[in-house]
Amino acid sequence: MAATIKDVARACGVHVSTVSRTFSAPHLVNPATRSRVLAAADDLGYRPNRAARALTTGRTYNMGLIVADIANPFFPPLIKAAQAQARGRDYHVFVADTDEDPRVEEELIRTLTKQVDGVLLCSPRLSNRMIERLAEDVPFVVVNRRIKGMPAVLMNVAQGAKLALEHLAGLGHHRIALVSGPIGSWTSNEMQGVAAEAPGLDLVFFGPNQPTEAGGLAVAPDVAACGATAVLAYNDLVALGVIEGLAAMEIGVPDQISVVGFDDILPGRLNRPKLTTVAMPTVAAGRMAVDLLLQSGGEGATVTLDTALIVRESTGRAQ
Amino acid sequence: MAATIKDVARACGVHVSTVSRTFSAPHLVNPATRSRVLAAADDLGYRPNRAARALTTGRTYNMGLIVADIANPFFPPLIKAAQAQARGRDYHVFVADTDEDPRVEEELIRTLTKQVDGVLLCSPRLSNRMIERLAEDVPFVVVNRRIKGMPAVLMNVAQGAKLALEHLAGLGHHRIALVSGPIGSWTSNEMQGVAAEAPGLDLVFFGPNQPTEAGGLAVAPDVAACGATAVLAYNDLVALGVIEGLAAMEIGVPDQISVVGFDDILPGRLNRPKLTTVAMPTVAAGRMAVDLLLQSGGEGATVTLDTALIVRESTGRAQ
DNA sequence: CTGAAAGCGCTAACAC
DNA sequence: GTGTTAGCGCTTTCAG
Repeated sequence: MAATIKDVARACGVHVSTVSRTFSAPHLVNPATRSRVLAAADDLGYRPNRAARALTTGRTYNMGLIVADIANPFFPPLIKAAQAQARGRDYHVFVADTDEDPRVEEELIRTLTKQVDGVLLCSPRLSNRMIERLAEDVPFVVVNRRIKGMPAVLMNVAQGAKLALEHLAGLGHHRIALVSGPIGSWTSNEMQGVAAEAPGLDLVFFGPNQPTEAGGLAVAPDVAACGATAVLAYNDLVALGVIEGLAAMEIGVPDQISVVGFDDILPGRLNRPKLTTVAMPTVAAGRMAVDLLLQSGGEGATVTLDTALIVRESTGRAQ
Repeated sequence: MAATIKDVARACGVHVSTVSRTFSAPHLVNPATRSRVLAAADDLGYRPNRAARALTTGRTYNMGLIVADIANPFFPPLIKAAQAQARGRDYHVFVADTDEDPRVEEELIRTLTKQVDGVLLCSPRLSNRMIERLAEDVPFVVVNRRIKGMPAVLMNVAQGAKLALEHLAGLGHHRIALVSGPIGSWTSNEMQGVAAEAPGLDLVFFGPNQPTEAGGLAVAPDVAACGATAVLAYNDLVALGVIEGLAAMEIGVPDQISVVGFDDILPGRLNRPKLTTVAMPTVAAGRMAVDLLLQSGGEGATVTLDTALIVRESTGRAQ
């Protein structure tokens, strides 16, 4: 059914190698024959078989994209952007979800290795050592993780946290609750770094917490009890949970307590009050990760992308 | 670097075909040699090259999954489920986003064709004729679309709409606004079918609308003006937009007007009031689509999945 | 500029 | 039970 290079060769009376050249090195073939070949190919609906081609060239024109959880609203924009960028470079992308399980992640990478030219690892759960080991067999680009000598796309969480804190301070808030996420996560670490050197603010730390709405809901009472007039949450989901928990206690946002999230996911934009948040550059990160992977020379290049504070309705002047 | 079948063969002094058999037909090889081969393979970190294998067997163990918009919250759960199911069947999945553009969709399918054993088309934008044409080269399963003789996974929107209408009627609502989506969409058509034979309800139709929050926001004034006490929206995004538009006019939900959405996406669950909605079986659909594709015999099998009404806080008794 | 031949990694008859 | 041979679809020397 699907036409092969042979069919095309036969159809226009040339050798297969000429057909091959027409597609992979057009300048090496006589314009006249070239157009005959092209015509025949078009006529038969011929497309080179990329997998077969990869066998000899070593380039698959495929890449892997591994994320912890596709359904986490943080990832879809990144996946979409990466996939679009890849398509623009004539690449296809295998998308896989690890269910946050390191073993699944490892196995996935192993089975993908031969089939791709590289893998994008987003917020990987694997140990650095394991990643370095796997990297011997296939190039990686890691997102939101720093591994010596490995290309990485980082989001400037520290800068975002600083922006958020300044915004809050500017509104007259002094005592601010810092609602962190899971232990050891990139974002949590960065946030704490900033907190440590906060400009004369009174920061109250809460954590670790689940990085979900439930996590936020659960700490809301403690947050309310600690006397803070504002909270900076690990991510938007947590922020939304905090707001809901506060509402259950009849504490208004932003009238009584201001809340800032991280990520800028869709639910935050639809919420009422609309969430003030530090927008993560997920779209840029997806694009950049693809570019980093493709510019093979990029030995360990690290790109840090800026975040941006988006002020909406969940923050207001301190009472 | 990555070990090939030859390396393994050499390492344990057997012919490559024996190594090959050890992996693809273990029962045909002597247990003793088999374990020697396995040991050597394990030692070298050998994994069969799936692309090379596909060249002779014709099975790639890859599939394509094409959606209109990865970032639309309707799709991620489906993508996640499909990908997980595929992994369980030892398949990898190429995920691609068409940006709602039929031409991109067509080109994507064409370049994917040779590389996959089949393609899952979710809410495709292509014409039936084009899909049928492309299906000559690669098996398809379509989701939320009916094409004669083609395996399909359908979501029972009509049943869901009926459930929602009954729920509303039970709460004393008679005049109900039907806020539809784009013309010709599967869901819109199904909803209208049900509306046509509504059990003595006074249905007011609004449409077409953009299937987004903005779409809902835009019709909110008309909905308010028509005197309806309840609205059934095309999807959750539209429903959320309607609620927001109503709020801007100081019309409370559910106190003054009840709102029901479709899909059960995350933002609806986080909203206040939490959205009453018809849950679409996206997870089941993703799984089922994969199964349908793999049980090759499945000539045109069509599976219809039930929806479920989830009553939350955006509906209440009619005033 | 084009054809011939070898080979990528693997499987699949077919012998022995 | 295992080796031999041919070949999947394509690229890439190497001749001519």
